[in-house]
Amino acid sequence: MEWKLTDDRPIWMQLSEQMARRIVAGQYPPGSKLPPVRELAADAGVNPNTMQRALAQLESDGLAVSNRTAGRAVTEDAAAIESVRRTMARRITKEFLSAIADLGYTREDALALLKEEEDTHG
Amino acid sequence: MEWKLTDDRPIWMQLSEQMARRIVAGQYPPGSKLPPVRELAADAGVNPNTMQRALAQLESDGLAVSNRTAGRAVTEDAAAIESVRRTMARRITKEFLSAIADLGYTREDALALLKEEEDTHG
DNA sequence: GTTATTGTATTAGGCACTTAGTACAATAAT
DNA sequence: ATTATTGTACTAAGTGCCTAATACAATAAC
Repeated sequence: MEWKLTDDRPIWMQLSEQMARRIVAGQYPPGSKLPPVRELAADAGVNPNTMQRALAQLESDGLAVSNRTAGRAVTEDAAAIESVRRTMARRITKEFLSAIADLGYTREDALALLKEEEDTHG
Repeated sequence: MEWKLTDDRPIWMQLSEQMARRIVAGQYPPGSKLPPVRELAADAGVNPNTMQRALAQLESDGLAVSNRTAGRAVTEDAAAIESVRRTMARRITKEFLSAIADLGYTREDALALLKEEEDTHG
């Protein structure tokens, strides 16, 4: 998954969320070392300060730990990662159902929309 | 639907989206008159300038028209409204599927999440 | 032991968003 | 005809985000 950044939300928040997705999706396994701040920043095309803030948030969420000069690593607590993954999935699902309902669609409509989208894009 | 505002995105953008949802959901029927800017602003608890910007966006989207001193009204083009509704629904659905996939879930998982959420919250 | 790397902190500046306050022209309401 | 309403425009100030540039301490790498 490449970096997807929009200008309608703070970049550091988007970076933090996308790093979180990479971690819970297994791209960065539990205990594995994360790339240096400067490298991640260059890869995402943002200022190191911005990536620094994103990673700080990642630590607040319990997904990463900082070892100062030894770099940053994903937490070794696999259960915590899985917990975050489920929480994120539930939140996304809830928001989807809420958004669809706000448009005046029923749950049958929601399922139909899902099927249509899956049929369209493989 | 009450106003749901967060501080991680421009308020005028959220206001515009929520007004759009109300229109496509039928809360403000085609051709009906919209409340004055100042009233909407007071109801949402924001500055009139901010609501003004949101409504200007709504006009750019073709969902509302301004009649100067006669106030603002929803477009009478019901087909245009329905088109926006479908477009919004498709975008929301696509983003849901993409977000779920980013977390490493399959489509069967997605359906299971939906069922679980529906069972939980009515 | 020396050097390079890493996380972190600091300062400064530009920019967009939001609020507050004010004002104006056109027209609906009386 | 007078008044109130409505959309719109403008300026000023405060705030947060982002970038840029720099610096430092600790430690890994050599």
